[in-house]
Amino acid sequence: MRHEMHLTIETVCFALTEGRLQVLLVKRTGEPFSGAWALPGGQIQLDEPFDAAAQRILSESAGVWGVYLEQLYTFGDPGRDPRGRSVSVTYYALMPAMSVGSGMRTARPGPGWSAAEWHPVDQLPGPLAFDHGRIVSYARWRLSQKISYSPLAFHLLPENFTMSDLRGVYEAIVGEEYDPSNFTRQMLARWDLAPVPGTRDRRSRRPARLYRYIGPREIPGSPDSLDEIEMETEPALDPASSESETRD
Amino acid sequence: MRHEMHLTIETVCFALTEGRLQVLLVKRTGEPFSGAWALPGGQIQLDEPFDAAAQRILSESAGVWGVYLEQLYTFGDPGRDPRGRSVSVTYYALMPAMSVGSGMRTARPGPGWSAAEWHPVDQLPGPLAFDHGRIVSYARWRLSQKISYSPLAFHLLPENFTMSDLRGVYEAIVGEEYDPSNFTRQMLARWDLAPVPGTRDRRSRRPARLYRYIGPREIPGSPDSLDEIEMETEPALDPASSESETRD
DNA sequence: GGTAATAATAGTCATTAGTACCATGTACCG
DNA sequence: CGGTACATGGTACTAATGACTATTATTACC
Repeated sequence: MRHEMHLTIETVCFALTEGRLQVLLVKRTGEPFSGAWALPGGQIQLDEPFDAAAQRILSESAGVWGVYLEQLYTFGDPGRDPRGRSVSVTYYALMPAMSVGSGMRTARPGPGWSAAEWHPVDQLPGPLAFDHGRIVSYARWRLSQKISYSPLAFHLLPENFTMSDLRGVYEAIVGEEYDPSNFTRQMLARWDLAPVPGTRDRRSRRPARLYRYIGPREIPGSPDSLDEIEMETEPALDPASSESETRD
Repeated sequence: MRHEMHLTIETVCFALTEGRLQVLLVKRTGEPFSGAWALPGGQIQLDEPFDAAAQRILSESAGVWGVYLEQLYTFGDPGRDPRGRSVSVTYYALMPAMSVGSGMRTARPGPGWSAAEWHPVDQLPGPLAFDHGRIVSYARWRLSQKISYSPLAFHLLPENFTMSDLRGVYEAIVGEEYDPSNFTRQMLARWDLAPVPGTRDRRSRRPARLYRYIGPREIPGSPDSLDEIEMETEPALDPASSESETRD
């Protein structure tokens, strides 16, 4: 079986531009789905952890690196790749808004792809290759769920940000509008936010205060950051008696 | 590379007995970790969906079937198996309390295992094989998180149950005690619960009312139950192409 | 400069949700 | 038959939320 099964990594990379959630896509050059947009993806190397592979693939195929990564789901339905059984461990990635258009993290296609571009997630350029549309849908849904109990939003913002910035992230992801005053109150209550002295001139009217998130960067308990939670185990007594004994 | 990578499925199967959360373990007979307890697991067949594989493996290795399944995480760190690169797509399973000890779903070891038993999750019989201890920890943590926003608890109960039963599930999983009165009020507000006429004689004092959960069995949006969420796409213009072979 | 426009921030208040706790009902057990 | 245990009902207090108004600091424009 293992000879015929392909294992790949695909990453849904998100960033916020102009108040809209964007996803990073690359254009395929080979069959099948030649010419279609797809998620940056590729094969895992033999001695490479998943996260490292995802980072590498993202940088090789789209010129983007240094993102925050979290495993999303593993898709393995027979038939999702017309060539044969294919298993994709998928990740989603978040990167700060400013990094997108500004120089070093501009998307550009790597070898094997003819283009790499950011696209608004609610306005994709046609159906994606394979089941990648479904993967994007699910990533987006997960994002919208998880942002309420995990400090994901701060990975989409630069180190210092205003409450408007933060509100923009929530509004883009959740798709609802929030009252600025109530929103600020809730954020200050929920997260560890430290005020930063200066103000960033957003050429708006009244200058907005700057904040910095100083809490944990991810929710404790995730397997990426699992510190082998304390677990009481009995000393392994009796490795001998090995009969089928049903407990309870 | 694909020749050297193993892909397996492991399942953390939970059930509640005597108010404690139990996990289903099997005892290994082969190296490595011969004689150690491990999660029921095995290889995926070439044309088999993950869920089907998990159900099959659970029934083959531990004699248990018909459980509720949800994908947990995919573990693929190099070094997690001393024999070489191994990737495990893990699931967690939930089954009603009554099924455990009662006949048809008694745990019993399949070929290749010397034992199959339920063990209290906070009192495991020594360190588990491979990184399975870590997997159990994570499954348990996920369960404790997800029970608050997903109707997981009802998969651990028979069709009809009392509020005490339900409260027992929450207390075993979350590890806190709840005020019976407040708990009932919250459950009735959060979930779709229909009262069932009779009462089950739990030989307690005052007979408790029976309820049945009539809402959706899993949270909508999960990829297992994804109905290809609506997504506006522009028509795919420019299907120009070239060569090269990139997989996904 | 004066003033309108705009968005940030502050504050108010009614409603809702959450928590602690007491009261009563209905069994079982001496 | 009274005591105990647990299910259920209810009440009062507190915290969180949401809708709304007010104030403030800046820019744009005249």
